[in-house]
Amino acid sequence: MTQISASSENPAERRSKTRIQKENETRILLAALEVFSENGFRGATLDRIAAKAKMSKPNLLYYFKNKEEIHVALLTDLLDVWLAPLREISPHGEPADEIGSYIRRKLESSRQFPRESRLFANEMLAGAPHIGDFLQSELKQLVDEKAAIFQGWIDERRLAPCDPRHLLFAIWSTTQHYADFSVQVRHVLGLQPGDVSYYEEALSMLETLFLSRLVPPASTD
Amino acid sequence: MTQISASSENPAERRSKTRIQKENETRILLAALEVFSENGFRGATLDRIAAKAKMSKPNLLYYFKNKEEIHVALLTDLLDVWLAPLREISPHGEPADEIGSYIRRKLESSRQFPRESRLFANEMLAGAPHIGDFLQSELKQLVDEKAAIFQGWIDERRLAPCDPRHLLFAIWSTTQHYADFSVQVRHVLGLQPGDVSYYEEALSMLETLFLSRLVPPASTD
DNA sequence: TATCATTTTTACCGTTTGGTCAAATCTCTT
DNA sequence: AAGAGATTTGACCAAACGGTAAAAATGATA
Repeated sequence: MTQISASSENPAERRSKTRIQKENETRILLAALEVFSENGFRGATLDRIAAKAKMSKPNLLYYFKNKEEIHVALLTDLLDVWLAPLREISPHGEPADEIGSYIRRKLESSRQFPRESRLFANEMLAGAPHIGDFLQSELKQLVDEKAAIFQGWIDERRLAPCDPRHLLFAIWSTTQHYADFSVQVRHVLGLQPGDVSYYEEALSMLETLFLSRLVPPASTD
Repeated sequence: MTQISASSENPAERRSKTRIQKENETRILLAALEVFSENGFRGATLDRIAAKAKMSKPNLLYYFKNKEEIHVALLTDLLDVWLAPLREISPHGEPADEIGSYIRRKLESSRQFPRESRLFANEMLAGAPHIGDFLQSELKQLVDEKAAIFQGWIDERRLAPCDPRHLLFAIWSTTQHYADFSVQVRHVLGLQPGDVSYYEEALSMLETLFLSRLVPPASTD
């Protein structure tokens, strides 16, 4: 009898996932995140991912049909995380509050998901071969939408005249920097490898930079 | 008779370089810069570098003894370029002038040497395996020195209280972003692949952000 | 133009890489 | 405890990888 249910060679295509399947996919994605985020797509190898996941390479390929599929799975998860803080910006709040809490969300995201941030950075450096479409469509659309909010505030004199999209670039770069360049940050600050205590100073700096005034008006002494 | 001069298997070790040698080393380094900056050290291959340099792989290895040596040559050149703008910060100028011109130098460096910037970014993402020592010693020392200048200005109330090293991080990240994430910038702005016209807007944004005031004081309407 | 050093190429080597296959083992259900 | 399906493994493959050796071709110089 041909069965209606569960009859695929690819476990990912089956109706419902088994316990083992869920566990192993999680393990693989975690290991892959580590490897891809350090070395990029081309620099990563299935052997290293398999080793890090404590699994044989053929077993790994039992769950994901090839290297690319693992990468795509990671990027897909990532994009939600990446966009979430931006979506929350509301036109109804005060500019300072909205920008302030966006910075806090972004910085928190950088602290919580540094490997995801580096995965994204690697993809950018490689020329965004896998998420170019996302950048052009979904991201651009959302940016345009939020930039319009900023522009409204500018028109109302509640925000300094500036290109809102470049303001977003500035927030992205400064916050992601603490994940992507964490090695440099730690070396310059003289911190130990695992130490991420600089995030509090970082928030303080970014609040001064974006919400207050860095250089006081010239005095006339 | 054993000759005193020019008697090494490695062309790089010879007294003076021939015309062909100079040309080919330049071609190799240019090709390697392109490949390393896109894919990182592990993701780059000698075959691709050789192909891009229009040279056979063994011929390439006649000029550089292995993959690592090419990478080191590139990084060494890069570090000078990277530090140059920072060195110029002077304690004798006005904070706004010094920070302003530092931003302009950094942004100009980003525009002129985007591949070098990406090479550096790739090295950071990989955990700085080749330039960790540089970060801990030379860079840290220079940062400490320049941070002291900023701290002096803060003490004199000519700069808002903030961690000077994090101020440098903010300048680095915002300026390098335009090179490292140029794909994203172009996609979000809806520009063509080669278009780098956004650098003027970028400068304007960064000057507003660092030298002026982004969010005006709350009005009491 | 003969000579010698420099440059380039051809042919190769061992290893790593992404991926396949079939057999073996394990797990769950009845 | 047996059977079916799910999982894991070992053996393997072709291509890509970093790199070598030696011969051939080219360039500079006397």
